[in-house]
Amino acid sequence: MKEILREIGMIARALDSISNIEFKEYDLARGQYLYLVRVVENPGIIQEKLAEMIKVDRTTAARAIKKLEINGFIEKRDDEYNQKIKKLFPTEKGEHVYHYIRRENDHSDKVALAGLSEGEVESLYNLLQRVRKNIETDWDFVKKGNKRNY
Amino acid sequence: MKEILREIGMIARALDSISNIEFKEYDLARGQYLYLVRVVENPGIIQEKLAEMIKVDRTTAARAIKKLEINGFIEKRDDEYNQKIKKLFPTEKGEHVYHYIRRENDHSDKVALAGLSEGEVESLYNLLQRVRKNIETDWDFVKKGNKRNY
DNA sequence: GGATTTTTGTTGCAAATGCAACAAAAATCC
DNA sequence: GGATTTTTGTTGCATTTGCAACAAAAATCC
Repeated sequence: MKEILREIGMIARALDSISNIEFKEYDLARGQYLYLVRVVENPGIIQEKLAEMIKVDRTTAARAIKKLEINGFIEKRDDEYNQKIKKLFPTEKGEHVYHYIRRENDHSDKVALAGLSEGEVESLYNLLQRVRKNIETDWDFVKKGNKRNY
Repeated sequence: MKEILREIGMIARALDSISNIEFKEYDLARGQYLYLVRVVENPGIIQEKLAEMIKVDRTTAARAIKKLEINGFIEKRDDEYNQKIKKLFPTEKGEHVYHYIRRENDHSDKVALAGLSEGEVESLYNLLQRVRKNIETDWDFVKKGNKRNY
């Protein structure tokens, strides 16, 4: 029994913790950088999809996004055809901060992957994507109120 | 720029989310399974080390542990020589629930690693350990109030 | 061996998180 | 085309989370 999932948890918490501390400088509350980067990279995305993408509860996403809007990092726009959805776009301020987030993330990337060859990085990315796809099926299933059998 | 760290974040949040939902059945609050498994596997550990191991804030660990104690999953014992520390041990109830947690974790492991060969699993574990060691240095550094330069 | 620093633990806040429950628009069914 | 289900969004509430600030024991320094 390899403790692969435990390693993933440790890495994720450590990185998230570092980012949250470092982004206070830009007045981003805990977790908000996750949403902002995705809105910048996927302009027009709706919050429901954002929550799925990040793997976070819908209501948590809703509130994080509301706060990002209040603080002027993103804006919500009505869709022309669909009255129900609200499309999300970064403001100039959001775009600006995005670059600092990327810079930080790139640095963490370098630190995290230090000592790995290009081939190893490639291989790690490939493996992780497969793991992620595997697990997101269960996440959807469980989040919708279903019960896994094991 | 491979989005390796993003994949790790998604996987970790998805898994954590699933576990938290599934462990409500055993009256474990959000996050508590993390502490309990480590106390069972490292009896006598102190909360400071536990926080480092899990990569979580010291005060968060303190409260999670307090709650685990109140709910009878673990107990704190004074050390014979060191008056400052409190060693943590599982109760019978804690040991009991531990097996259910392991069962769930093993299942998630299987799901997550489906389609990966033994060699790939081995390789993934090896790579992740290296990444984790790389990043925990920075985590310690930043958590102690230091500022990274990049 | 006394002063200083580090380790370990705690509590007070403020905030994020997520479940339950609701509402309304859109999509699907027959 | 009307009924039913799914999608998308929101709010109330209880809980976890983490930073700041403190306290006391232990370890280190000179």
